Amino acid sequence: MHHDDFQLAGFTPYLLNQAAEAQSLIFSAIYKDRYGMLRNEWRVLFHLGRYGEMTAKDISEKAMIHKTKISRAVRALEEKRFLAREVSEEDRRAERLTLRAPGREAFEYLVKAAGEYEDRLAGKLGQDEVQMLKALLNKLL
Amino acid sequence: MHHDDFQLAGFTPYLLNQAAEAQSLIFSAIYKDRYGMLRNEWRVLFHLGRYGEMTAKDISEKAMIHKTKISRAVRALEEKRFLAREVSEEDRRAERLTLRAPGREAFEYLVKAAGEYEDRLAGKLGQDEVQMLKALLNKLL
DNA sequence: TGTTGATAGTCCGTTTTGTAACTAACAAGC
DNA sequence: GCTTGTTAGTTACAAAACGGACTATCAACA
Repeated sequence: MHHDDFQLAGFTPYLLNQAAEAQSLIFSAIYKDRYGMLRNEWRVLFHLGRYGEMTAKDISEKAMIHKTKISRAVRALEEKRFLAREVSEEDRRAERLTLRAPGREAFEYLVKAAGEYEDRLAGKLGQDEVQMLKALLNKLL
Repeated sequence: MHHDDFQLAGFTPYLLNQAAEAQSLIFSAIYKDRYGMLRNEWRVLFHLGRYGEMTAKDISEKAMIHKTKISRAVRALEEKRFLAREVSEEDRRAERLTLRAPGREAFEYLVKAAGEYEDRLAGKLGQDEVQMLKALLNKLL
């Protein structure tokens, strides 16, 4: 391929990035506007809501997010009264994190919103194409 | 969908983001390691290489990047001696940007690398699936 | 030619990220 | 119980992203 033919708009990393940014914007507006949350806060909230009590380490491993980001997200969620931390008895370095009532409410609301987002997407692309897209994205990972 | 069933790993914005980040990392390593460039610098370099002389405004519109980002990328590329700026005669607010020899070389190299990246991707996913993926991503935009 | 509104590009202050120490606690071997 | 190495989480500082305010210039028109 000569450089005269090369188009940024056909370059896969560029397309992926544009699509990811566009879609991310749609959903992030929800947790941002409604709860003032950042993406990592939503991810941490999600893990605690979905899997119950976890330590920062647990979340870091499961979500594949660096521990510093977890630390900051946990502090932000604590300041919002969304979660409680308690030093573990077995290992006093670790903290057991759990959602408090407002955090659980936010989790429920956001999971519902995420489901609605997926429904809208399926309505726009078609169920088969969404499945195809997800399969292809997984293959890239 | 009840919240017990909801998986982050199946949530489209999450998948898109993970895939975009992973693929972006592969290619950005090239312009970052070799030329110390940032993503917006690569995009500006690309536009100048592909389309010839442009103003910051032109690039901003064509690449859909905010003008402050263009401004910073242009300065960085200028400091690398990759481009030259010249105040326009017709409109002294505007600057005509052109690649200098080292910038053209970097452009050629990176376009070649981008082509090789696409080839590797087609080898991994198959040509049909790459086309399908691009079509789906475009549909999302 | 003076005024008004728009435009090209930069600057500056704030927010966010990245990452390399650092602290406190644990665990294993001696 | 002392050393040595590891681990959970925080801190501190540097790199970078973001967006609104700013400067200089232009265009239109009275």
